[in-house]
Amino acid sequence: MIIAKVIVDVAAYPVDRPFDYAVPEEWQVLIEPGCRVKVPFGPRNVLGFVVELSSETDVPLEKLKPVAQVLDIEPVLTPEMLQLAKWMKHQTICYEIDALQVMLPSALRAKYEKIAHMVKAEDIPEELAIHFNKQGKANVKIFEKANLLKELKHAVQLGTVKIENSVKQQGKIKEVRKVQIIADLEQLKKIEADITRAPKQKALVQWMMNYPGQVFLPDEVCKAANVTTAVLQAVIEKEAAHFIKEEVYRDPFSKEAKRTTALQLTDEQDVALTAITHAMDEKRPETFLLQGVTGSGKTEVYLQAISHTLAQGKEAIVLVPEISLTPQMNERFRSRFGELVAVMHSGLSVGEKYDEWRKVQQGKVKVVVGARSAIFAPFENVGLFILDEEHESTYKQEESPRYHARDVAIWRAHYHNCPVILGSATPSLESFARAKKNVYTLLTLKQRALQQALPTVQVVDLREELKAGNRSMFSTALIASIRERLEREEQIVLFLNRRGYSSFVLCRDCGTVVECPNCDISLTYHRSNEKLKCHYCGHEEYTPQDCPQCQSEHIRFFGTGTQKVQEELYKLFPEARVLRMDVDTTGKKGSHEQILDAFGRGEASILLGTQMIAKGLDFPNITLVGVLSADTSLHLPDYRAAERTFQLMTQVSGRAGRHDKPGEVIIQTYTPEHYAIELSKEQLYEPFYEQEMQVRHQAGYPPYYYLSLVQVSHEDVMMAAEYAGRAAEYLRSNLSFNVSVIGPTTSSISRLQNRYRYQCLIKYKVEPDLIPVLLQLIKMYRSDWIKKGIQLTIDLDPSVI
DNA sequence: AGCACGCCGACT
DNA sequence: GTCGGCGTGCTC
Repeated sequence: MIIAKVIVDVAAYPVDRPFDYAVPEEWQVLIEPGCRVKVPFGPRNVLGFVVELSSETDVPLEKLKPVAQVLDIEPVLTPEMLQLAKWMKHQTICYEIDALQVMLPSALRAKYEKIAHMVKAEDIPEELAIHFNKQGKANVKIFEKANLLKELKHAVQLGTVKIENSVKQQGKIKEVRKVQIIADLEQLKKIEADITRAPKQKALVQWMMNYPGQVFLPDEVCKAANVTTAVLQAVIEKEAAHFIKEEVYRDPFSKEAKRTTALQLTDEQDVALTAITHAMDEKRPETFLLQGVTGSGKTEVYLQAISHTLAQGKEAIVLVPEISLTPQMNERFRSRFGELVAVMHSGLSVGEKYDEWRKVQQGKVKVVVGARSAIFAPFENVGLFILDEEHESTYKQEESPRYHARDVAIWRAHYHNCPVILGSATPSLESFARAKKNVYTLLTLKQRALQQALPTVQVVDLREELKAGNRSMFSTALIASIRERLEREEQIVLFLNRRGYSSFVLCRDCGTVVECPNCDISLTYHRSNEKLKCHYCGHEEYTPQDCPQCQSEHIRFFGTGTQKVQEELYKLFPEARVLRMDVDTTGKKGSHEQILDAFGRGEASILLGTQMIAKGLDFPNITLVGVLSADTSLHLPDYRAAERTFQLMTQVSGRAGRHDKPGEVIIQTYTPEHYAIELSKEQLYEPFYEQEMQVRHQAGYPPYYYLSLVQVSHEDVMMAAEYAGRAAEYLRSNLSFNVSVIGPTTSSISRLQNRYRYQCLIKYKVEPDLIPVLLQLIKMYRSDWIKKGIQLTIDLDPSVI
């Protein structure tokens, strides 16, 4: 007997293990590990993944149920993916089913429906009967809407209606109808000879005789043979040809990319490329950290490394942070590798994502360029993994499974014995520290590829501006520079560095930001009770009326919107055309591209935006970049605030003067002396690294310590607080004494979807018992707390606290 | 997570 | 007397 071990599509603790099913004879040829199956589970049918086939089972035969259906002709998950899912389950403490689901396009997820079937149509009351279709079926939802659920239940009890739990796949394979001419030429001749009174049909068959066995679109046939569809229809009825259905892919690319060839590498690029290709040739799963200043040509190194991989007959996976934001990057890959590239990002429709995924699965493409989840592209012979802008926090998924794409890349690289490239102008401290310890191999690009000078960066002290009586958000220097560019018809990018909901309190005279006395982290202003809170230790105080440092009254909380900036711009430069790019203007699909394209065509002289314009922009005419307030990201309640600011400033500066025209950058700030701003002026990464490492060391943060975050939520504040307290207590008494457990404190979003949220932060260097203790905590939660409405999540190595 | 089974209050 | 409230327990 063949037994299938199945992980069912139910995310719950007691069922997070394989269940055994008998495989009926009819499915035995089809079933394979990695296939999706429909199985009876309790009183319903659910989707599941076959993780193993076996001939044995411990389940008593009377309990064993049969697999209802195998849903895939080919497995949708490779053995590698099944193994990876188990690793992810332990690594991130998630349900195995979540790990499996995240690897597949959502089109392959199950759609559960309840379908009512008529059994005795004549005995069904009129009000119910009208909702059934010709086949005697109806979705139960319809009855729900019509408030007929009671009546339906009654009919079920009487046996006049039956309810079936149906499991369907969401995505459809797109098909087109084509005409296939029969292969038998003799038969064609015979048909041709038999036609006597229909000259058009005769002509068509004569045309067909030139192409026996070939496939055409109906339109092509009609045009080529100069006949109407009616004639074609008639000929098909005479069986000279037949209709077939053919799978097609929805094409997310609107235009063909112009082909380019490899560029001449600089010496530095060549050294980097050689190191990478050596690792490939020797099949070493080595991780490279490619650190290169903005404009140093990291992408060209990627492209040539990929060419090397392709030459070896292997595939490459390239991750970029949210690709839809960088159509230019997308274009670079397609122009080099053409049809061999698939893209995977959130801007595609469910169907498009599914099609791109199938191109990978069927081996139609060799390169995938995509956002985080593209790391699961089901290639079977990968030769290279690339994470561009490796420091980006979007590589960490914020819901279950809370995986980091970098970790998955490294795991897969070991599976395939191939290298990983982590690329960035400003690597995360974690990665750079690993490179220093030789865990990763450091490759550096210090020079810009086209030998352009780095843009000149001017830091404007907004405190001075205020003293001089300038209360607007534009300094005199910035206004002058903008005017200059407008006159020269060059382009300007203005960057409003605003993020999240939290705002901090800042003195506009001395630049002091109110910080927590215990944590060296800025306090967050809470409008509801006019208090300042620390999200790390729970410290709380009233918002001061004047600056604690200089007693100035010019102290207030910060936060400016792009819309306001745009209005100000119009007042100052009525003639300038301004394009705004933020969440409000990029809601619709493809609007990013539209805005960027318009800017690229020179339809506006100023591009104003938030984070999203920081990367990928590469237009020759941009000669001025202005940062309106560097402070906004500097004083976020996050231990990475300085790192993020340095990264952002460096990246933004990199937008100016990438081509032959020299670039200028103006950074406005109330704290020009801060090292993150100081050092970003000349992209001095290593000095920044050294200084920030000291700060982290003193404060006990990564990369010196590891972090784990336990979050507890409940609809009731008291409950959330109490159980967060219990969790903290449990952790403190079970983890070793040199592990610090901070909290419980309120989360930075203290109420989310009507649930109050508390959290405990665990800081540790080595703690072999961490996972077992956390699992024990989860067990307590799952067996007891969950019934009281508590929700508990654990994030190992959180990216946002 | 769902869904059924099962045991106690307000109704035709 | 029944309908239906949601507590408990299981799912190969």
